[in-house]
Amino acid sequence: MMEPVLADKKSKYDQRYMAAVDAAAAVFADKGYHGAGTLNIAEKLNIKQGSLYYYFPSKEAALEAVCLEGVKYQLAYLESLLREERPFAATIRAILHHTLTSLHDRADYMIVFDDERQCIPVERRGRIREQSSHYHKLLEQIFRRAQQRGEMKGHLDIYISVRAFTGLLSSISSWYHTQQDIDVEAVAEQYSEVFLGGSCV
Amino acid sequence: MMEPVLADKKSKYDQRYMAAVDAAAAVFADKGYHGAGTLNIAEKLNIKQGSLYYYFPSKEAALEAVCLEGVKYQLAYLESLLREERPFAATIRAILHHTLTSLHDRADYMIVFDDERQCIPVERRGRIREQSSHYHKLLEQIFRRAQQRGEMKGHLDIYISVRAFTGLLSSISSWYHTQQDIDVEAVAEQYSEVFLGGSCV
DNA sequence: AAGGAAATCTATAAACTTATAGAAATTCTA
DNA sequence: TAGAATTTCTATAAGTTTATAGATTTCCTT
Repeated sequence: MMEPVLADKKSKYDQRYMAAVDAAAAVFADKGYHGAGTLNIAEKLNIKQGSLYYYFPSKEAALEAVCLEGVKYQLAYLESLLREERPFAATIRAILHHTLTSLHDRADYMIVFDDERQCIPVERRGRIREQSSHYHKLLEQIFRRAQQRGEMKGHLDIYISVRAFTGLLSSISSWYHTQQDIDVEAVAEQYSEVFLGGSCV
Repeated sequence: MMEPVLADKKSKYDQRYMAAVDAAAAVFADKGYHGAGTLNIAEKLNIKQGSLYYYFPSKEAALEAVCLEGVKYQLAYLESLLREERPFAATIRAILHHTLTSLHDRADYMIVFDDERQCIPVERRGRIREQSSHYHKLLEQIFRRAQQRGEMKGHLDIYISVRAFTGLLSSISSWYHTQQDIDVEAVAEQYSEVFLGGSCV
């Protein structure tokens, strides 16, 4: 079999595999890992339940695939942002904006990563834990640098601040899908303002 | 049968029922609604699986009971706080402090309410939705009053601000059980400072 | 201590779910 | 278009879980 040299490199299998990951993401996001059945995923793909096992060796493997795929994109963005060395406020705004955009474009992956990754048994959580602690470490770097440059209050604990910030991020996701007609720019701006400048007069 | 007049008013049944709700809370918090079985709850109570149905007509009813019990306490506190009419900053600090304390003292209920209430099918979510939208409304009242008094930036959208604040609250819960040796006072103070005064210099 | 009420137990049906094996259909390539 | 590789299907085993019915035990009152 000859690969088309200049066409996109994804094989038919890879494309279909990604469709399977997408379907799993949608179903897990909708019903939760335990609430979802392999039947639901298969139906979304228009194949029979048993056929799904051509793509995943187990339901768990499907969840892991969704989580890994989901975090990859966020991690890549954060890394690019860190390299840019923009001012702290601009960086915070950019992350908020990117998160909101992702919640729109990649809602299923975000939800599954946030809510279902702990369904993977501890002994197989290695790769995902690796990735999410990496995400956390990148945020810590950003905050630490901001403190060194005097852009962020020096006495705030880095770890707690990062947690507070990721709390803001995840709060967006929790109401995003109930409130469809969201103005991404306005919300990102308001969240930025609260986090950067506080709510008090 | 004579009720003891001055003793505590809980009947034997009520006490045991609350023990069942506690057990359900612990198991649901640990494994999630779908991941948990009625067997697990029964084991925690030291009874057989079938006996559990003496207290709950269904697994779903157990979840609903846990959620309702969980939110009741938070709602009562918020209402008392609203009546006190303390300054905005003090109110925010008090809520954060109370939430952190609850996460310690009533961790299971908090976790189940946060993470599992959506497992109740839509047609039976009425009572819980009622309670949590009440919680939200109380926060909105607090914020609106702060704006009217000039204690909070007037141009911030109330709804978005409340969301941002509850985001902070829930971020606390997400790392609380991984980080046992938490200093409640210090964390509450830092979160308050970020929310009230921002992170920028 | 007897009798009734409360609480728990035993046993099981009914349904659902994951995962597997081998057959069948489809698609690709030469 | 024939044969090979890929993809999907059928059928089912094996295990799990919820919920019920009726028996049994424990507890309380008199």
